[in-house]
Amino acid sequence: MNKSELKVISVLERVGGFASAQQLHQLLLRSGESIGLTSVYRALQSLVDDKIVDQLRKDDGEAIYRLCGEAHHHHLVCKSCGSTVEIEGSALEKWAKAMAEEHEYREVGHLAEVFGICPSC
Amino acid sequence: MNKSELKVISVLERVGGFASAQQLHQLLLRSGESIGLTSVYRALQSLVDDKIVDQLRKDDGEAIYRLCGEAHHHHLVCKSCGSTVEIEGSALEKWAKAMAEEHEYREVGHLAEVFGICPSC
DNA sequence: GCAGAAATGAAAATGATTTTCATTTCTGTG
DNA sequence: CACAGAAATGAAAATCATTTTCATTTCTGC
Ligand SMILES: [Zn+2]
Ligand SMILES: [Zn+2]
Ligand SMILES: [Zn+2]
Ligand SMILES: [Zn+2]
Repeated sequence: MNKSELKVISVLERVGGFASAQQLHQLLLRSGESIGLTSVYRALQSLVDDKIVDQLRKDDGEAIYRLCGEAHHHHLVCKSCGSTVEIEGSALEKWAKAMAEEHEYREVGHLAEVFGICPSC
Repeated sequence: MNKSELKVISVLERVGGFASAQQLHQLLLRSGESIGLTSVYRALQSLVDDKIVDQLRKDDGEAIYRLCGEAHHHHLVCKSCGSTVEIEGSALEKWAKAMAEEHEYREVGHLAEVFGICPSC
């Protein structure tokens, strides 16, 4: 666990959810840390390998990361203003688990997001 | 539906599963078609917009495409080999609808994908 | 202190995808 | 057919996240 990895973990803790490598780098710089983008990528890759960080892909192909420890949850996102609400996901969790078991998949994870227009928009 | 889109659909039919834009372009060239890579990307994007083609991302971020017979559905994706299975989504649909109603969101849609390691990997 | 190993980051390279733009093909109208 | 405007095409350039290279700095054990 080197300096870069510690810095990346601390910013991921601060973020408390998913963020891209570029976002994390910007956040580190803004908070006064001195670190190169290369080191952010290297640290993230190493943390993913060690299963300390989860990596997945947005629809546009960019990788996003979060601490594995983060409480897992889902969002209701407004397509118009971008505001988000955290939503209750037990039914979804059950569904994802059932689907994975039915097809005998291991090391299962999932991604789910609900989009719409919020009442105030 | 222009020439490029027809060519791309025909090669997707031939492939019968997922393939990347670059692979599809190569296949088209090898089978004697004359088409530019740009047109393959354009056709795929348009077919995805029209929901004629499914797009998803490999772990390395590359987009892969396939003909999408059915209307709306979800996938179980292998993180290792990229193979996918279509899964039954009624529980998920119900959940998404309930969450949206609870928060009074309109024009609701959702994204959901389950990923893991398939039995043969 | 000192040699070798590990870490760092700037700059260059990579590779998929998108954009630009000049050219070609299509389509409708007279 | 002719001919103008619209749509389609694709080569080349641009974009952009990510990876690689490589020279420099920092760390570690002796
Ligand atoms: Zn809103
Ligand atoms: Zn979940
Ligand atoms: Zn597999
Ligand atoms: Zn659904």
